[in-house]
Amino acid sequence: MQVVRDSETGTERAGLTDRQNAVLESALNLLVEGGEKAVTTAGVARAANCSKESLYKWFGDRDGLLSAMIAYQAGKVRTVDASGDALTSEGLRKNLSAFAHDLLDVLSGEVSLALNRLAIGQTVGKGRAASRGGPTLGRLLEERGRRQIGRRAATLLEAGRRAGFLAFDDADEAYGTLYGLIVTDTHLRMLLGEDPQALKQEFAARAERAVTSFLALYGVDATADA
Amino acid sequence: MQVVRDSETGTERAGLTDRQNAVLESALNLLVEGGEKAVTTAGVARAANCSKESLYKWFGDRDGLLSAMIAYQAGKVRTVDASGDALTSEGLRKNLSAFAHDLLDVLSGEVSLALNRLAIGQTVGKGRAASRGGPTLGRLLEERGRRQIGRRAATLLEAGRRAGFLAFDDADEAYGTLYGLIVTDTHLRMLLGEDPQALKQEFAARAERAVTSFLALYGVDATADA
DNA sequence: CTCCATGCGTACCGTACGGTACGGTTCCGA
DNA sequence: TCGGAACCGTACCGTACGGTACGCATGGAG
Repeated sequence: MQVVRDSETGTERAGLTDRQNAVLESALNLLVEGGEKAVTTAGVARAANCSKESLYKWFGDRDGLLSAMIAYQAGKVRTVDASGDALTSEGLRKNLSAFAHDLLDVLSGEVSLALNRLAIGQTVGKGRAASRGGPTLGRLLEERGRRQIGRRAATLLEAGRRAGFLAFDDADEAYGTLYGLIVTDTHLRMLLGEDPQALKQEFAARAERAVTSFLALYGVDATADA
Repeated sequence: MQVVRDSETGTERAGLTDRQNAVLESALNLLVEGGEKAVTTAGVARAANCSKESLYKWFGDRDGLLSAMIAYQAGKVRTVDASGDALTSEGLRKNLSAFAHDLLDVLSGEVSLALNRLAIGQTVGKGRAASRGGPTLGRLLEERGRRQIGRRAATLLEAGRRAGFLAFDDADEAYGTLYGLIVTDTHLRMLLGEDPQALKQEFAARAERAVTSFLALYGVDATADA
């Protein structure tokens, strides 16, 4: 209730004040250039010009802060599905290509990589140690990020099938194939430290090849249509 | 020189004594069930019944210990390339299928996942912080693990091409496609904490589909051969 | 003007970890 | 039998971090 009136400036998100979002932005900067070890409560407070006490009041915990960072960043990703013209065969190809480019772009982003590293580093194999309240960071990232972009792909594939350009039984399976063709092992390699800039050079070619391969596997011959 | 005589029992690896390898084994156990935070020098010493001083004498540093863990585990992976009969079309398919199964098996292994999480968690975005001496843990893992299994795939693909069953220009590109078709996003999801056991159930089906798709993309019609 | 909430800055505390030092024991070669 | 090297167990030190408490400034409400 305390954040209803005093910061209705329009930049709010998920019930957080602008100030708090600014703090999360600072924290993300720290994370990107220093890894998880750089995100100390004192460090975030110093970088954001706020007090540690405020941090604990707002986010309750260091884990709460990390979760808030993930949620905040995920909220910024907007999947622009301008798929109102996926009727022609060429249009479908264009849309698939755009999707491939966007996917590679998102996955190679500094912030995305840093957050994935954070969530993965936090993950434990057997028992759940911390995370008393909410779900695991990894689960959080999966829900907020992957599901989003997956839905865009699903609608695109569904439109393609409805228009008679694609043929598949299981949409998830088809999406998995598309994802694999596009991403291959680049995501892992970037997570392991390989320079994203070096890999970005071949993104365009890879995206085109992936789309071509995908259409070869799941596309119905356009000449036989209509 | 001190490890030449007193431990020639046969289990040595990479210039480490059996005792040291046993310590690394303990450390890996800790890592698997507790994540990176569980691999403390004191914890490893306690679990392995050795002294911290010995740890530092053997591995020099905590980073050295982690590197040694990666090297040790990588040395255990043996790529059994029994590809002496990849002449028939069916043999190639069998070999590809076996490769797919092995790849998914390796990637879903507890130790593999834990080490990947460790290396990824250690990775920093911008500047290299620690790692004064050797390369990054991520790089190490990539060299030792990925290269190994990649080489097996490369020879397999090359044999397939030489026998006239496969057609491709760039072997790396073809391997990338094969990898993507097999793995898709399962590796990432497991790294993020998704239960490997649940995913393993569909490994067999996925492997077969991947091989089929790969052959559809890169295989030449067997009936036109010879 | 007064009161009080919010929040900054800082100091503080407990703990846990990396790394080092020391004493005691075992084992091997001379 | 002696000497020494390796090594275990433990104690120790410095530091860094998570979390808490206190003092002070600001700014809006009554």
